[in-house]
Amino acid sequence: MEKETPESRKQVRMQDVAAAAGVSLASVSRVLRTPGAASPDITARVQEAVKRLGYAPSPIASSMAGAQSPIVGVVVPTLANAIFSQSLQAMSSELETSGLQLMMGTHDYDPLREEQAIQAFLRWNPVALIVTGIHHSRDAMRLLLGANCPVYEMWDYTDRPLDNVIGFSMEGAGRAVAQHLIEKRRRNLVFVGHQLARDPRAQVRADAFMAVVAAQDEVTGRVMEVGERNAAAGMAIMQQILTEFPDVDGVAFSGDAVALGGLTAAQDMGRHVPGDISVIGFGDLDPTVASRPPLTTIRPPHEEMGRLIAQSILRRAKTPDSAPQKINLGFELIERGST
Amino acid sequence: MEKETPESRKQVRMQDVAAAAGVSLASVSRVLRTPGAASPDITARVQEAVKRLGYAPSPIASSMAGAQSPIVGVVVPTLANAIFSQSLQAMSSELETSGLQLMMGTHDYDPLREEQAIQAFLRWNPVALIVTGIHHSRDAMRLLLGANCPVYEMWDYTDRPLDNVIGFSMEGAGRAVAQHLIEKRRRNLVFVGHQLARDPRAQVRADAFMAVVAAQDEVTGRVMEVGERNAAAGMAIMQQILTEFPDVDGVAFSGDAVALGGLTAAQDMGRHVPGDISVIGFGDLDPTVASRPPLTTIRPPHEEMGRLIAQSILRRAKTPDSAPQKINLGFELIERGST
DNA sequence: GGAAACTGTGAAAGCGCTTTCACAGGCTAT
DNA sequence: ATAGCCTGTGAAAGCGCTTTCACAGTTTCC
Repeated sequence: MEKETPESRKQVRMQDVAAAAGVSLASVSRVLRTPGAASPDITARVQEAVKRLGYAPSPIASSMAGAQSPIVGVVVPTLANAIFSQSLQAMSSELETSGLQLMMGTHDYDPLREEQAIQAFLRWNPVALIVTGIHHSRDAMRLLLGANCPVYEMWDYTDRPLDNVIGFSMEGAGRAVAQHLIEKRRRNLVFVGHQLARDPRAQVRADAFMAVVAAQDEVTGRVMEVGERNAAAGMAIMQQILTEFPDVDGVAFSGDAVALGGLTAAQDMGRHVPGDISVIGFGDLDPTVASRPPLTTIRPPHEEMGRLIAQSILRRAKTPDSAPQKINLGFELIERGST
Repeated sequence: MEKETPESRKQVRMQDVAAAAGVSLASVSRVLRTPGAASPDITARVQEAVKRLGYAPSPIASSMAGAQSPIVGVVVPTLANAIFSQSLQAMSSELETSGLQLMMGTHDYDPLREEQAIQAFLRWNPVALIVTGIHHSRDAMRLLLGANCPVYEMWDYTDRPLDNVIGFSMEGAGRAVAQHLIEKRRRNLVFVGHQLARDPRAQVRADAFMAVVAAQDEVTGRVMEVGERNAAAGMAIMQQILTEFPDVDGVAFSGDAVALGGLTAAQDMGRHVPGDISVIGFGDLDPTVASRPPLTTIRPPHEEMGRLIAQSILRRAKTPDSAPQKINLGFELIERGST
């Protein structure tokens, strides 16, 4: 009723709440961020004033005065690849009601850009920083180790993480793919990667794949690369494979998008899948169930990673002293028909 | 060489730079943010000190003291749908070097959550706020109109935007799809949407589709819904359609993921595509080229929207007085073979 | 030659919070 | 009954910047 400044200030400040409730600034702050620290009387008066004035604290001012900002930084290689956006989506919905904001950066597999993104995020004093994978430039490592917030490495798993790690074994995935093809009596294998030199995760899978192949008598394997991560590139590389190496009978792709193209191209060229040739993907993108035959693929725990990281962050926000987590979520090889 | 505090302070402050350069705080600030405002001598000294100390200003403190934060808020319905992540990816790479950070929020087509996301973003005083579509709750509208930063409505186009709008006509897209099927001599059409009640953009396309159908003699049309936006749902609905309405000869989907499922299911049920039935999608997701037949679809200007918005934001950051933009990017109907 | 008009610079006042610190007032323990 | 303790509260000092304002030191103009 008794408003002092009709329209002069657009933004309600904590000061206004304090005045309205007849208490000090400090008390308002206490009521808002340390439940139980103020007496019931003051708590009630402040809460009433907050509601009446529609007050919401400025996250910027909190960040300035406090030690951290209500921000979670996330660095992913790209959003063009659906596997990362699925993790992000899960994280985003999980963080929804927490008051934390997702700050997002992409680097397109460029270590320098990754480092810059990390550096930029750290300046914001985020509550947590999430990076993709366990391979980073030396400087990026240094930044991450010096960060004064929990760091999460996502997607890969390792026993010796920087801090927290939630993911699965890329080596295991590469091996599983090779073993699966060998079990299916495939003898001439190809691993198709996309920019392996830039994507360390795919490189690890390729290496593991080739290691399994090398350990098998009478099985040959080679690694090939595509320039783009899309179906058209998959079609092109499959044509090349079947032309140059007609007796290839098993192809593993480092991504489902490319694999779907490869699957189609093989059939276009008259090969029967899986009779003549097996095709296996990675990622379990949605359309894999709609191809004919449906695509056998590796299913990473997309959403689960995002969800668990978000939950872990929220937990650590309350209990800052808890130990770092190492979670190996594993993966699933989903046999659908293309092998 | 002559460092005063060996390890006492971890973060270099502007104060430190000022001291090192032998100038005042104000001068450092001027050199950094108003090129040309300081004398060449001071500018050189400050720049040298900045480089030597490895100083980078705290975005939080800048935000606190200045009028705006180096943040761009983006609200999209979901990242699970690749069409949005593609726009985001384009935005992200475009903003890469600008020093602006992307803050991202999702609402899963829930107007209340959209409103909350907008409200949360506005508290950060962002440089710009990007929302998806032109349909918002009353309160969300009020928030957007009261925002003291440029607001961008993305994806849809309208002549009377809140502020800026960059997108294409959903009505046009819905009409184009219907007209295309009619040109292909299809007579019994179905429009398949996903949660039309929650997704106003899809609803507009559905309505436009039905309007065209209604204006045509001897053409029937109906709208059906799927619960999930994935290939499995597409397969299920196509089975239902062909069972309940065996003479349907044209199906338009409100998303490619669902359409790819529908395409496959139709063929699984013995229908020839496009001989017996035409299938058309929306979104031009990557795997559309790999289906057999490849999927005819509507291609929205994904990346272009993201890129143009980012560029517009950067431009307006320099020229704050420039007029709001209204850009209708149009769409493309890509005929591939499934119609 | 003196007044008026610029220029570039530094001191200082915030921005809206959090947190420390000192201090009343009501306790418990002797 | 008095000394010593808690407990809850408010005053005040920042957090690291931006920006205003006043002030020298120059230049320009009559």
